[in-house]
Amino acid sequence: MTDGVVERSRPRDRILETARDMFHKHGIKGVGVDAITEAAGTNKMTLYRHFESKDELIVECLRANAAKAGSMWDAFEAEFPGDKLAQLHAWVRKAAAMLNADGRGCDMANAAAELTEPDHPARLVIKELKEAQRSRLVTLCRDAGIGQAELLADTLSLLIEGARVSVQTVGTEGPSTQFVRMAEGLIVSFRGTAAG
Amino acid sequence: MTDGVVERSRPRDRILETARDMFHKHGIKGVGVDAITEAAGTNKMTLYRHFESKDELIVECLRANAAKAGSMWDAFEAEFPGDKLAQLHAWVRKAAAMLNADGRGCDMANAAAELTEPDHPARLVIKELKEAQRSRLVTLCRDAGIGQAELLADTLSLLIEGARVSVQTVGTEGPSTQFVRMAEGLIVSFRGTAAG
DNA sequence: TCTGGAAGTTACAGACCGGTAACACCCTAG
DNA sequence: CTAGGGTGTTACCGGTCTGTAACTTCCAGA
Repeated sequence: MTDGVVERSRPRDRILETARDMFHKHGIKGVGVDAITEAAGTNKMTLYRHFESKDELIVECLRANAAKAGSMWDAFEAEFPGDKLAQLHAWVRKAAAMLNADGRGCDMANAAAELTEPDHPARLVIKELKEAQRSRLVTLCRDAGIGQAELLADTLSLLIEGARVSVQTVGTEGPSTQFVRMAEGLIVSFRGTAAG
Repeated sequence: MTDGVVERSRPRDRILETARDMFHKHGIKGVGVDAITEAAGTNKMTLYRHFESKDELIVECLRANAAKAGSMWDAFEAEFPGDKLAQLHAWVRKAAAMLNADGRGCDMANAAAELTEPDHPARLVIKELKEAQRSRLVTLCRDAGIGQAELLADTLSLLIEGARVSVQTVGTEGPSTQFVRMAEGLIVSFRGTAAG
């Protein structure tokens, strides 16, 4: 069983962790609640005592993913305290490293591809979380003293987003291999144009 | 019924066209074969007389999409015969225009997000079609006299790919609004660096 | 007009889906 | 020791899914 994660912890935590893992690997519609609870070493009733529906579980998984991704920023600040430019380069390296982690792209982007109903609860939190990520990157660029911070942040956003979907379609040997080169080149180029 | 396309043509064509439209709008796993045949004004038996399985129908839809996208290149050549640089700029404009067409991203990327089984027949054709698109863009860049044609083509690929998924997650008002500016800037920048 | 193949119709098989009811169990806090 | 809440178990509901069987209808070409 490759979808283990059956350590002894509270059932809710096991369900959440297992669901995150299985949604990531197999997609949301590719995993049933029965499969999740079985892999989590519990049962369907317990799931529905902690989550009112599969949709709510999906939303909680996305939030948990975002929280984990958010802690990345704290790690950058801890590693390069105050040096925003170094943190930006750390972000580039980290993003590139994640590209080769597995063949699956961004969980939020994948969820948005699968959950097409315009009023699906997950769509709202996806938008909200993606916008938070964007504003975080904008702030980092601005604090790094880059003039057109929004434009650089948006460009980097599109690049990494594109790299992740590219990995999912053609694999790790495609255009995504050039991501670091592109990103570093952009940062240099943007630092060249008048700051502040 | 928003998913019409029930003009009088041969059932196979109607099924293919309807399936393309519905897969695009609602995702692959979000549409059953019954719904497709009903919207196509036919029935399930007829579908299975023309396609041996839903998976084969999916593959045919992806191929049809790619063929349609491929005809785009011919249109560029027709509009700007021999002027490869103008064709490249036409590609940028066309790609940007498609961003605002609807909130759904690239069908192939979405399919790759949904069909997670590593040996799913669709995964192979997605990779093959994406690689064909990439080599086409590389050729266009090279023929336009750009030095680092591969790098520019890959960068543009990641940007448009990222823009399409961005539209799907945060909508048309997000980072994707800057796509044309980014792409045009890149082309200018790459033309600056030594050509052939 | 006859005929053969394509298409339509109905019903069904077998599996899976999300979600619920009823009840037995265990373990900890009082 | 006891009470009660969290958990596990089993069975079930109604619905949907892909795919098939058997049969009828229609229509174009000889």
